[in-house]
Amino acid sequence: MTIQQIKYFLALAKELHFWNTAEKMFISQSSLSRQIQALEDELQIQLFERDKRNVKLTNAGKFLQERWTKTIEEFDQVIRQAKKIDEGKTGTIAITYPGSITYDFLPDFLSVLSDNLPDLKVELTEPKDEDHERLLLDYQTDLAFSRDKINNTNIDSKKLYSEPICLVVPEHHRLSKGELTDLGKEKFIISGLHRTTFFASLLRTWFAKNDLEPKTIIESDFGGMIVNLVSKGLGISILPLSFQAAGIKNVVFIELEERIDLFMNWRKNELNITVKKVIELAENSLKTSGNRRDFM
Amino acid sequence: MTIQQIKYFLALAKELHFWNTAEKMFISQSSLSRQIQALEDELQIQLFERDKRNVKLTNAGKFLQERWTKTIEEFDQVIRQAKKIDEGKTGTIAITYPGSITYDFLPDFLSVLSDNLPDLKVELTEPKDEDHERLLLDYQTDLAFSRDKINNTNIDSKKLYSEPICLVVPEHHRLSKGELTDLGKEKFIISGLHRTTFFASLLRTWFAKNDLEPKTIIESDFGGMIVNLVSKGLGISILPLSFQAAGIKNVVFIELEERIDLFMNWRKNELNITVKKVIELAENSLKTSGNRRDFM
DNA sequence: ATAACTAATGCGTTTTTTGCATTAATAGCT
DNA sequence: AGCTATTAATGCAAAAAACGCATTAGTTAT
Repeated sequence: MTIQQIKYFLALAKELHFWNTAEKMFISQSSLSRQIQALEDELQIQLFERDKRNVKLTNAGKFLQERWTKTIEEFDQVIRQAKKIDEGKTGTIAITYPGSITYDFLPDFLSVLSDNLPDLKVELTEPKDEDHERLLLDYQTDLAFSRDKINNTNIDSKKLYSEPICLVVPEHHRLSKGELTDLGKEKFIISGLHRTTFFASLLRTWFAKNDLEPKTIIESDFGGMIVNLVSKGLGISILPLSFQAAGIKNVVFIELEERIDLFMNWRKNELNITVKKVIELAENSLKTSGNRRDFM
Repeated sequence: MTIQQIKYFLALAKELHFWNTAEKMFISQSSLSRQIQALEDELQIQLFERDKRNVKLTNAGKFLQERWTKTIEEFDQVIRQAKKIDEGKTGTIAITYPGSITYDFLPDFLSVLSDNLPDLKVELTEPKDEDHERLLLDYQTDLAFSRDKINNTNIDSKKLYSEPICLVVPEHHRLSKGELTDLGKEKFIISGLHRTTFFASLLRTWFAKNDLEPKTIIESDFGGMIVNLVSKGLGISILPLSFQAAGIKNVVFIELEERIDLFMNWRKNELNITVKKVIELAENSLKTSGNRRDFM
């Protein structure tokens, strides 16, 4: 019995159609037929009721579908976890981060890592829809920078700093002097408000508080791109102050009242030696009073 | 990756010696070497540190040993469970029972089953060391007759009857008239007192209560054999009354004060149709007031 | 009646697995 | 130091398993 056979079984149990399933699993229908038959023969359990045209799960099949779906998920996770432990030998760490720290905090942080752990290999990922909690617990990342705090008994969080949210406008724009009037007329270039990121929810809150229905002409998930488009005069945006560090000309960052935090999160029961080293280093280096300026 | 590879890994992780492990797994050492290597290659994780003479687990290996040991146990159990569900179609039930009901209750019970479910296939097992709770929860049996009640939230129990414990002596023995004196001099033929069965613990209690250190000359786990040896005059014994139904001549059963119960136990969340039928039938047929004589 | 769909199977080819034999190192004994 | 036994890895040939195209046999829809 192979794990692959079990995965074929689960795919067929869902699809209940040999040709479609085979296609999705990148094998031929006849191979799938034989693998399922081999599984049934080995187990001595009939998993599917088949006729010339239809496939149905038996009770035993349904039971195994339910149980094995979970088993395979856990199995894959355990392997990822073991890989993390193994990778600890060779000095590898996976880091996820929100795009907004790309130009300011993150380069500084990676610099500190490089100085102290010269052989460290870093895998950087900017998840599109942030679910740092799941990524950490699923062993898909080791260190997650996030804009909001993760509340989970198995995850440690530390607040690194807080920065203002800014209105970003072209240099000679009527709003560049700081008088925030008639925002309703403006064209916005912002991240999608339907997104599940913390920043998107903060945006929604801000627009609601200011009684604005934003006229979004361009939606982008890349803050650097947004700042660039604003500098070209295509519209205005709202972004964390740290995007100022991108060094794009012809834009003005006007601080708003609202602030946004940055947290560092990691698993409590970390077994990967390298990850533990990085976290320890990060905790010792980031002796911050809560403001970004204190970052060493 | 195959389940067998994982089992090889777990065996080697325990043994830490390729030749010994290969022997135990009934394959050649070179095959084992290759399977482990294949597993490491597929996972991209180093599981063992090997030199020319020694094998040691890596940290990742230790982690996987711990997690997979449990995973494989559960895996095997789930398959057994699924098999039970599948067997429900063909009418199969596994029953475990203590040897003492062999001659009396069990034949009657099987007779009722046969009358009402003529196509039923029954797998009977008399476990040497009774752990009915584990056997039930591990899906290794469906219906467990036991001398004591199982207390488990996932197991239903029903008391069937109660019968006296008897002193079993040869027909013309000095004790056959019923005067129980000088038992300390007698040679006993009994089940091993070290055993984990309920009956063994009852025996130990009885001997302690009567301040006897039994001189056991023959130890047997088969009640019928014990009764036979007693009838031949080799010694005396203590057994439940139901052994009288074995119909062995030249023995006398002298009732003692102590009684012993019989319980029927089954899983609450039973999915096997046949097992559910049998249990329902048993519950309806065994309308007993607690004494054996009321068994229909 | 015809065409399309569907799961199972024949068959030849390719890939993988297996165990004997061997290699290269190491440990223990004399 | 030399020799023997032990041990994990690998060469190699044979056996077994897997693969996909082609086909079969039934079913459904037009």
